[in-house]
Amino acid sequence: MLKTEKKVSFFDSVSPFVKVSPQSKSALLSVMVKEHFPKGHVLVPLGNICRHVYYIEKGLSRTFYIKDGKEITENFCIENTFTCSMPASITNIPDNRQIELLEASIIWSMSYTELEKLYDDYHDIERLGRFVVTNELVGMHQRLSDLQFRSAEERYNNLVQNNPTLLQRVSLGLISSYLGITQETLSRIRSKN
Amino acid sequence: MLKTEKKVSFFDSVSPFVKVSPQSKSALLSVMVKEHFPKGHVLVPLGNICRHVYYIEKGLSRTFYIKDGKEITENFCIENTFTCSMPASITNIPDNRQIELLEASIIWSMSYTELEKLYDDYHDIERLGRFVVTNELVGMHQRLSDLQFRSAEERYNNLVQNNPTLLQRVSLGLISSYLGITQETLSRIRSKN
DNA sequence: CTGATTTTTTGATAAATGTCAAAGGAAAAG
DNA sequence: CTTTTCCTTTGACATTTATCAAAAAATCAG
Repeated sequence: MLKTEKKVSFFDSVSPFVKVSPQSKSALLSVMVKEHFPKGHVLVPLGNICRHVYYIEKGLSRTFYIKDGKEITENFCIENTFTCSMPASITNIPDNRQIELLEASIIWSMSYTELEKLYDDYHDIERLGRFVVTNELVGMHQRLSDLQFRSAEERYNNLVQNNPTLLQRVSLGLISSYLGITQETLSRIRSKN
Repeated sequence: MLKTEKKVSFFDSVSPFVKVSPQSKSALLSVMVKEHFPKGHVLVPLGNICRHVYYIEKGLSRTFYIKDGKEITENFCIENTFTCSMPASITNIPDNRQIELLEASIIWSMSYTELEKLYDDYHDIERLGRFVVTNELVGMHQRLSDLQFRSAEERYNNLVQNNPTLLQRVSLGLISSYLGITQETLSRIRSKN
């Protein structure tokens, strides 16, 4: 694959916050593998330990697990974000999280092991890693406080406000699970407005 | 203050995971200020932008905010962990999180600005930062999945299982808020057992 | 276009949790 | 020791949300 094909929008989106040197950039790109996947493709199937980090250039993924026979959607990841099973990647302990693509997607994968080598060798890549994880953490704080003491209706209205696009791309069954409510409850909330 | 007084248990607890050079260690210690505070002391009062990171050598803190006139306890932090308002620290945008001490505590504070300077100068300190944030994120994942689809009773039993000490140190009103339920509901859950 | 499949809505009812008020208990202060 | 304050429990009732079943609507495959 030609170097010139390896343009990743990611560097543009973080460049205001993290300076990544040309050498680091090309080191990163050398461990990133770009692939096209169809809708429904499972990046991390059940039973696998997630040992890669995925950058979504185009498309949409969801992370989910099964509880009491039902699929619980933990998270959606869209263009220009990373996804992986964080607990599995860093602890190397299998969890039951699966990651599947909800749309035809362009995904850059990198092995977590190789990424860790880059962390050793390039300070600015480590910074990038810290930056990504820190941002993720701030997002989780928001999410947590939503679930802790907001009603289902407030959570739904928040989503409509902050992430209207997602509603157009994802079926309501998955959205309801993400919000921590049943599909029926979501339907009733929507019909109130 | 003598260097020899600046022993921090933290380095011991992370040393299996992150190697920190003697130089980095002393650079870190040079920006850390150790203080004793009484029970009830407010590290981050309402209206302040949290611009410090606090390491708890001894004691216990809680992070809380006010919603609809009620205090919501977002988090507890115990010995050998860090606390700060992550959203405020990294975005520099005021949030309404306060941090108070629930016990007489020994706290090491460091200014976030100075920490960022150390991140620039010492790769291994940046690694340490990434490590701390990543662990925090994994904990948040657990917490989130608890709130997303577990009943109040399951959440309480989880806490008893995973963090029995906390129950002995913190009043039930704060615990219930942390679990996302009312004090009355918690009381009833407890009386069932 | 048409039948099959999936998604969404609606209804009836049950379970979980919240709210308000008050009573008991425990801990702190004098 | 006694009083005051704070913490916890209990009761009655309201509200939110889940569950189960079925109908309606939308999407997909041929």
